[in-house]
Amino acid sequence: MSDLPPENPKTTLSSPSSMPESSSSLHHSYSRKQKSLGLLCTNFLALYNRHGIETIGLDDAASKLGVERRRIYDIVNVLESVGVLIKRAKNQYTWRGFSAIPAALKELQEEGGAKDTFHRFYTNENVKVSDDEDDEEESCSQPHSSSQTDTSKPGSLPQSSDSSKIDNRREKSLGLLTQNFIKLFVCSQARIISLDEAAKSLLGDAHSTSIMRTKVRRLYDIANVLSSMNLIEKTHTLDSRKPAFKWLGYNGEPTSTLSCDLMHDESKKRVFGTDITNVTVKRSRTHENATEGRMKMKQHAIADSSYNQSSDDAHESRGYEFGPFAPATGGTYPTAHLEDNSKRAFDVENLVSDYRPSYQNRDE
DNA sequence: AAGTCCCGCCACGTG
DNA sequence: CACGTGGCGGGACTT
Repeated sequence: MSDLPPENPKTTLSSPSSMPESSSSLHHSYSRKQKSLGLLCTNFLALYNRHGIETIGLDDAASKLGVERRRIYDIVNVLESVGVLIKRAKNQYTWRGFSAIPAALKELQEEGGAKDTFHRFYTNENVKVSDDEDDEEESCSQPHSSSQTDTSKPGSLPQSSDSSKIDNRREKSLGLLTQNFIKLFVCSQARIISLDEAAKSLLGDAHSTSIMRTKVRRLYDIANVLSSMNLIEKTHTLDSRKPAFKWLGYNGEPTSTLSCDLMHDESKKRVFGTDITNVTVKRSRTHENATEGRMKMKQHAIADSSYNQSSDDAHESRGYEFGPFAPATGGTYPTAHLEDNSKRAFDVENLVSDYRPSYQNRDE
């Protein structure tokens, strides 16, 4: 029994067995990496992080990037958390750019220090940005102090009765979670935090494997996006073997890559438009992918030994992979070198505008 | 086995 | 009610 088709299908809508398996060659492995949120975010940034962009339509993004809208929401929500974007109207966002990050970060830092009432209002961002400049993390009280995210107290009872806030929806939003996650770094000496710790902090004390697991899942999503922006980098705790993330902070816009960047293949980049291979093969258990040749860099072990926060912001791009933002702002699109992918990749202009590759999982 | 995290169902909120 | 949003978590994919 249990003969369920491992692969699912989005196409399942009606005929589970309509897909012609096989196809023999072609379509090798479906690589999960190729569809990661981080990569998608990188592409998203590549597509919109250039002057001239002012408004972003979700549908536009979804189709250009070849993904479902649901995914765009994920990205946009965290991007908005750091000021890169702001929602303007339904289906529409305004691009503010990376330059808006410092202010947003600072604001988060302040809030973190005296967080008592966390009501986020984007009314105006008069962050009183005096020339105070950024002097590392001066002295912020303590890392976390209370968290209100979870309403359920350490008990079995899911909700008491009074807690039922009008909408805790916002409290559990990806955006807020992102801000709180960032506060963890910005408001404490900690520069390396594992997602478990983060989840724990952000959650109050109550744990519940279930709650934790979900929270961590979300954290992964956030971390991926933040990583593609170079705000954080993945590593592992100094002592433990556990993977964790290190705060890099805002070190200039990624666009600084100028025209001659050293990005080589990197074998990443989700194929724009045309792809969405999953529809075709979906994740069939094909093991021989081995797609990834060498995306390993010599960035192994940043050492970091005992964290010296003296030069924490020093590394502003140097040994780290610098290349998520391949698409430089040269003016032309990076369509130039990248036959890495098999298909055309990234033609912003030519992009999918003509046909709609988007996810056609649902339509037949 | 542990760590990641994609995918999309379906609950909400609003028009 | 339809549609835009986006929590949420199963379980597939990676390490």
